[in-house]
Amino acid sequence: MFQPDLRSRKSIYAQIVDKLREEILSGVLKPDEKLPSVRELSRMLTVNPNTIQKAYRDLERRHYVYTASGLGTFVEKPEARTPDETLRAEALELLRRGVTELRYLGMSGDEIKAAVADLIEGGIEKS
Amino acid sequence: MFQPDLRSRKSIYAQIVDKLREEILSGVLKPDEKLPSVRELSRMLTVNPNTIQKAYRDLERRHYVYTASGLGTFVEKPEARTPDETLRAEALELLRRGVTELRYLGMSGDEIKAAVADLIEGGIEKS
Amino acid sequence: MFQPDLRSRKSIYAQIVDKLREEILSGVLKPDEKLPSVRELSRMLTVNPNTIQKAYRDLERRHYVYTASGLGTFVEKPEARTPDETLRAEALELLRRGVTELRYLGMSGDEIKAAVADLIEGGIEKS
Amino acid sequence: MFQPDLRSRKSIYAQIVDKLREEILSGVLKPDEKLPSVRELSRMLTVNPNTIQKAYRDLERRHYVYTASGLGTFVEKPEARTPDETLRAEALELLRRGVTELRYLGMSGDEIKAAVADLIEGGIEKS
DNA sequence: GTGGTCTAGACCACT
DNA sequence: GTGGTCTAGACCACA
Repeated sequence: MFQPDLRSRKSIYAQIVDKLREEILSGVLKPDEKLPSVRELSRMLTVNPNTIQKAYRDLERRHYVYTASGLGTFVEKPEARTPDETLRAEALELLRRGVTELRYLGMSGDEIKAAVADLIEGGIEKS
Repeated sequence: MFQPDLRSRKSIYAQIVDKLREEILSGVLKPDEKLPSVRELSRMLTVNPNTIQKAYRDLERRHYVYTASGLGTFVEKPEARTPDETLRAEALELLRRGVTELRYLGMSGDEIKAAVADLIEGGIEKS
Repeated sequence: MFQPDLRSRKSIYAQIVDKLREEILSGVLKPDEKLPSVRELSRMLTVNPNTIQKAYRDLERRHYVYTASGLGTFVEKPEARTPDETLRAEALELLRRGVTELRYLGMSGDEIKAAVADLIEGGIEKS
Repeated sequence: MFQPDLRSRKSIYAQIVDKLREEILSGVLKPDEKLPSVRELSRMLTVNPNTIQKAYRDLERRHYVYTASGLGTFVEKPEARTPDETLRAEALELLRRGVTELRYLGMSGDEIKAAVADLIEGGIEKS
């Protein structure tokens, strides 16, 4: 069961967005599947409804989900999703910062490559 | 001439931290070289001294610079970096987030490895 | 009611850090308990909010509290403390300085050991 | 050869005071022995003469040394030294803070005692 | 001159 | 409401 981390510097709504995005992209949530209602998810995560609302709106804006008034929020079809070049650039930036930091901390190029290989082979744990 | 972007979502002090970090890692700023004083850089960037100080303190925490009160702020010698598990964990976390993000955006493990290899080879030869 | 001493050589934020540290260690403040908000404590102590925030940030760095932006600042759970070599080294350094100082002031090894034993037994039973 | 640590949060003059105080108390410097002149020590430590001056003045104020105008600065006789109850209290405070920090970091009372014993038996290295 | 601390405000994003 | 960031001052100890 997913629980947003209050200690994280990432805002709660962003954590929820990322979590749902992952589940959609990885196929855990299928197209046209219904997401929990705002209130429901609010209770499940013990998070303010406004925060859930904001997360859903963000996902809608990026075409990961669509909202049918009075019915709920549903997973969008993959075709509708915007390519999100921004996200890719941001992810590469994370990678770049991580690599330079580790080099600065004295880790060799090979060690870093090994660490990355571990991350890739180990699959994706923890969101 | 570097100028922080006030419109950026990245905070000014973070921009300054990143800029100086790059210059230290790339060798533009050499060990024991004096950084501009807080007030001086404040004038150069037309940014409040407190903001500069915040940036310097952050760099100090990560052992990029050291501070001699009354004398100035200086680039730390690479040898002086003690292995710092906290910082290593932070850097690995960046890597982890970048890798999982890229995977979810559809990049293959091999493509990610290649990207990392690029960063390592193309990047800073000797930190 | 705690009031920072403006005349003290110890800075205000350091006094606040020490005061809150004592209360957390002694159990007056319990894990996950909410600390006063920055503004609230600022009013209570008639101290500038920035000064309070500086204190809170210092406590956060040492894992005494955690911060949930928009929610408040909370006492960290003891279990959440990851072993932090940097902090351990800092604490051992305090010990070392105290011991050498006392030796030079003429205190014998056994007297110092007794003083430490007192601190341990008399002090906080369970952190 | 003693070298003040610019990275230290302790001011340079205070480091010099402490070093000389140690050497006087431990008998490395004997009563009536001449200390290096301000200029000489300034060159030896590559430190601003004003800083040395300030250190000597501080030692004089506390009767660790005396100044003979035109002749130099000399080690005071032990009887003249003030008992310095303040210093003892400060040292005990360092001990107290170190112990509470280490307890908070999860070290047991016995481990702390062992660490202190090590410090005592190991003699005094590093100022 | 240098950094360190502090006050008195302000605006922002998030809950 | 919350914390996070920033500006525009000020005073201090230290080199």
